[in-house]
Amino acid sequence: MSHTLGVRQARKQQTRQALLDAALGLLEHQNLSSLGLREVTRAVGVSPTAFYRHFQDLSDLGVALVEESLGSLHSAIQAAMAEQRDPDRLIDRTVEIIAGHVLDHRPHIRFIARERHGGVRPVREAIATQLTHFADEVAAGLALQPVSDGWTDDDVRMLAELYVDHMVTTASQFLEATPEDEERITSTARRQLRVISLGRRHWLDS
Amino acid sequence: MSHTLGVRQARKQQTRQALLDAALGLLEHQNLSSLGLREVTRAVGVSPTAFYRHFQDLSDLGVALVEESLGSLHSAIQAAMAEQRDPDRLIDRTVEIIAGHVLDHRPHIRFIARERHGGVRPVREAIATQLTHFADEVAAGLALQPVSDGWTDDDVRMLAELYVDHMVTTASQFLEATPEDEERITSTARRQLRVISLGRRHWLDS
DNA sequence: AATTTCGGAGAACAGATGTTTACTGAATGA
DNA sequence: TCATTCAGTAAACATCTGTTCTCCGAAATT
Repeated sequence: MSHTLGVRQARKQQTRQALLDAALGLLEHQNLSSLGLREVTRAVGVSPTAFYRHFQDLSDLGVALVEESLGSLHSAIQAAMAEQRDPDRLIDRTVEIIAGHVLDHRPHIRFIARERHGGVRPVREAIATQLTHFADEVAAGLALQPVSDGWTDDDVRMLAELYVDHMVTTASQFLEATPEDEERITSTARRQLRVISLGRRHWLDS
Repeated sequence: MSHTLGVRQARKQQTRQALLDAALGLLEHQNLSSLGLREVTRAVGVSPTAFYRHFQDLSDLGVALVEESLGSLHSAIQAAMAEQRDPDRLIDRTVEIIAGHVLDHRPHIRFIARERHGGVRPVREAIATQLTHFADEVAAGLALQPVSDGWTDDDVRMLAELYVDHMVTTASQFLEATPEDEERITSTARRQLRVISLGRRHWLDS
């Protein structure tokens, strides 16, 4: 069955996670490129040298945070696309999922938005990779719907990217919104998705 | 006519501009929140204390960079929207303008993309303000077109935001693209705009 | 010609940074 | 039980940071 980790390995993963958590917290008001190694270890209550037992770098830690941040949303969206066939209800469902995910994992999403174009290349690249996979999956989901009959693969891909970019943009807007803004953002995002959906339906009219 | 500045004021604005230029250069591989004051003055060849004659803060300098970065694009887009009536040609024209602007002012655009969700609040807010003005102007431009007859102000605004977000996303993609990617990005952006344009035409069908 | 204004320099401040080196002590595995 | 592995420690390293204070000299003003 599940292999019980040795006491040592368990302790190690524990402080590794503590480092990740502390870093994520500190990154709420800061960029990764200005985050200090000592700052992180101090927040955990561990010596600066202990850091090197888990990560080479702060950018190494950043890459780990990318995985942690986008893994769950990844599967959530994919599940929604599989279960919900009707394209119109799918729109509402997608916006709901994004809104919910931002509320539940606000620091993670903020980290992604902040470092997507940030100053640390390896982290930027890790995020780009994840978003590309996202687009792949959305494209696969879209291709299954009858509305996509007659579309070229390239056009499906183009549409998927439009959806993903819109997701990211919407998530970013939720981040900096006050609670009373949220309703307006939700409404706008839904109508924007409807515009795209309409354009999709008439794509082959020409 | 134009008031010739005194020698002193001229020299002052000169080193002020040198500070802005140096900072912009350093921000190519870094975030504003990790940029050092001394680092900037060193690059200009001026003493650290001189900095305070021009800016209170590095975030103060950042806000100045926002104005410098978005001012010109601002007017360029507005001119394009005024001169070009045909919505379809307008799409191509818009993509051209963005692509050209990214090529001509790459460091400025990179700065905007990097600090839009960055760790320095005043800079984030300055960028948000500028983008809101952008959306205002695009909305005004869209409202003038016959396609917008029967639209509510709110829906026009919603559409304008969709266009602006798409502009920003496209610009960001150009930033990290290799030269051979550019063609693909241009093609995708154009088709995405066409999807939106189609959805716009059928918005009132329901 | 005499006085004021003011952009910039220089030195010094306390404090912070990443990284190295050598060491400890408990969990591991023979 | 004994030897080994290895997560975490402690101290010291050279170097960098933002900011204050005092001063200088040329431009501006009178």
